[in-house]
Amino acid sequence: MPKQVDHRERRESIAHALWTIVERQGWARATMREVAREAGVSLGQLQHYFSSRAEMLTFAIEFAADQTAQRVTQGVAALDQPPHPRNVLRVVLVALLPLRSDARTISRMNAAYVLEAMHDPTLHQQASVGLRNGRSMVEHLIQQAINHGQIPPDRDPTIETDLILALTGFAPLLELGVIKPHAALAAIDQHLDRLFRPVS
Amino acid sequence: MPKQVDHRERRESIAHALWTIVERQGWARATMREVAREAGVSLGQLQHYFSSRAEMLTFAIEFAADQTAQRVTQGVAALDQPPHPRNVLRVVLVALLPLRSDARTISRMNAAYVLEAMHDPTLHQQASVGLRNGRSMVEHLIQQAINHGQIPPDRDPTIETDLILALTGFAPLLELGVIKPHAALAAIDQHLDRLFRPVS
DNA sequence: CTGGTTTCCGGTCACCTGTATTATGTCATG
DNA sequence: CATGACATAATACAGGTGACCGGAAACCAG
Repeated sequence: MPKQVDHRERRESIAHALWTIVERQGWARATMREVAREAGVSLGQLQHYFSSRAEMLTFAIEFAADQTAQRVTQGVAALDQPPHPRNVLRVVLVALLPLRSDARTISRMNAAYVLEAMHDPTLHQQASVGLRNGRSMVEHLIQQAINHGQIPPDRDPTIETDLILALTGFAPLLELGVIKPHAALAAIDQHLDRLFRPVS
Repeated sequence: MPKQVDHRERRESIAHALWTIVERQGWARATMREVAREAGVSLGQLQHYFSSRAEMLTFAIEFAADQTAQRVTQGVAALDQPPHPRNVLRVVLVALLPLRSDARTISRMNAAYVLEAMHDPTLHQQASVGLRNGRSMVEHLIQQAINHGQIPPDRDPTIETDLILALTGFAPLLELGVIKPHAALAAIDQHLDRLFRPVS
């Protein structure tokens, strides 16, 4: 064996550099050379770890999804146990929206990814599956809350799930400074309060 | 004067071609040559009407915004007079979401535009102003509905405005087929019903 | 007809892209 | 030591990009 190098770690390091580029300059500027420069490696070295640009992007996306999931897990773990579903949903939304710098990076990655996926059949299916999984988790959470009497039973779980997911629409508004983080949080809390406290 | 050519009309025709490219192949593929081919003109001719790519994109965006505003106006005109604010908001949301093919084209334009605006200071301000204007119109509408007793007075107009705007978050979900148009419409109607019919 | 203006076209330029190729360095093992 | 797998680097290549330019063609006022 040659010089001992942790392949996975290297790829994650490069993915971080990619995220930085995407956040600061946009998806289009995330070229091989630019990422290599940001990561402090040569172009040849980059190609050694990612044999194509598509592979690099795919890895960076999946890695970002992993990080997001991990952040959600940590956030839920910090709640009272067992956590109230209302607060779980809040953690999920906060992790998805660009409210903090780390979340903003990944939010921009996702935005660019979704846009790209609209025109690339492979990415389309990939993104579609990922979002469907996320949606079904939220729906399951809501259905359970209904069964537990935390959400009034006359609420349609499908519609309520979709309304929760729609709150990710705050992302572009936050990015462009149209609304401020506290306003987004206030709206989210208001919506969740109404969902979990029926009689207003 | 030379050959009589309606400058404005030509530019709009080219903008239409640009929309087609963006919808079918994405923002990145909207190159000068590709747009020229789609519009059925030579590259030289394209550059005669748009001296730079940025100028072409800016024009196409503004034109798209105009078209959207026009579509909203038409939709409102088709309502009972005077129109109920609930239905006005519904028209606005339907015009913004990719529910029909023409709206889908412009929705994708907007998505790409917002993404680009995050990293381009000029576009950033431009998009920010546009969105703020749209937001203030919605807020004004809601404030008026509160004053008219159509929305209960204990609702915070700021929060309710933001929640309405968040519904544009359905766009990516629709584009990727995660939810179907009828589900998005059901969720929108549900939300508006709850907003305008306080006691559920 | 005669300028003069506008419209249009083709070609060219420098640049950047992803990818492939080649060469050299590095190191554990047989 | 020699071998061979892996790591790193440098370069080359073919394709596509936006911008630019010179001139041809169309058109109309004088």
